Amino acid sequence: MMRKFICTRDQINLKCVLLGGQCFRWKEIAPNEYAGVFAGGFWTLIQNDDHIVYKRVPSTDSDEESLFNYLRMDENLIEYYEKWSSSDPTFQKSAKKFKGIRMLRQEPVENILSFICSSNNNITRISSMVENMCSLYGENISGTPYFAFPNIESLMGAKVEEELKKAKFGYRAKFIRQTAEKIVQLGGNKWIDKLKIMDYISAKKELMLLPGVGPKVADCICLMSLEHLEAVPVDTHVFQIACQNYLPHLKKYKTVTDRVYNEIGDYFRSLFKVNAGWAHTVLFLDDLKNFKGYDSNNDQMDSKISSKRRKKC
DNA sequence: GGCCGACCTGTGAG
DNA sequence: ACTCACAGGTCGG
Repeated sequence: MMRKFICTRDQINLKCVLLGGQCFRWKEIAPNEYAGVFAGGFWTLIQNDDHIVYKRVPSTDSDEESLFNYLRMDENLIEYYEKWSSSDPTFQKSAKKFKGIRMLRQEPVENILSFICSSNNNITRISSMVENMCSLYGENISGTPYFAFPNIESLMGAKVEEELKKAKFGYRAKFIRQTAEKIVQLGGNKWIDKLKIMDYISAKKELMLLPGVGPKVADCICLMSLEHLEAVPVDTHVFQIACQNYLPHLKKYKTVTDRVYNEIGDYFRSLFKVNAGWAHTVLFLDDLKNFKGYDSNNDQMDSKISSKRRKKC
């Protein structure tokens, strides 16, 4: 059953939020229409100028609550944008093009395993790997051909590693297996719940006990599924952004060392004061190749990109 | 403690 | 056609 809620594009921009590299399970199935899986259900979302239509299969009484929680609609985005804009002209510029950017409130296990796949990889391939993992080990969502994200227990054992290698996971196959086993060993969901309560630095340190989880992936997890919104993942994009706009003396570094990593994160935290990682996501989008030329005000790529797209079809 | 090369795979640029 | 670099990095030496 389709339902809707009132919401403008400035309040949330589904395209950027769902396809911008936070989560890898959403697809644009038609203009302004998105399909994906979370919380064990298959969801369809349609964005209109003044409302969003949604549907979950199978449907339950708490669908709207579940969706609001996932989209983090409980937080005042406009207020944050004003705060971040007033402390940084560079943000202000990006924010004009990328309105309605929210941090999804994701499920930790999916977040952890998806971002283990993200290392030295591109969004397209990460998405297909995650999709493969779900169809191999996830539970079928009844009434659909889609699969929920697998339980951590189903990803344990040598066989999994072998199968994932066969599914082209490369060196990440071992990390997935080892991390699944490590999470169970550390206490499973109880351990994950503790990570949400403890402070950001401690949670990050704990996460880095997992094979395949370094400082960057740990920050992604802190930011996207553990409510530590001050975590700033510093990847190649953010390093470039920092060199160009904020910390030019870092240009001489070829790679991001631990010290440089922390300097950039600390800089963003002191600049934005609150939810630095959320603010950073707006800057990140502005640097993403897939969103080059994007402007949420007209919701279209520029002519250069569109002509390229036409060629492909 | 910091730096460096290797690492699975796929794709686009040259 | 054929390298080659690079993609939301991490690990071991």
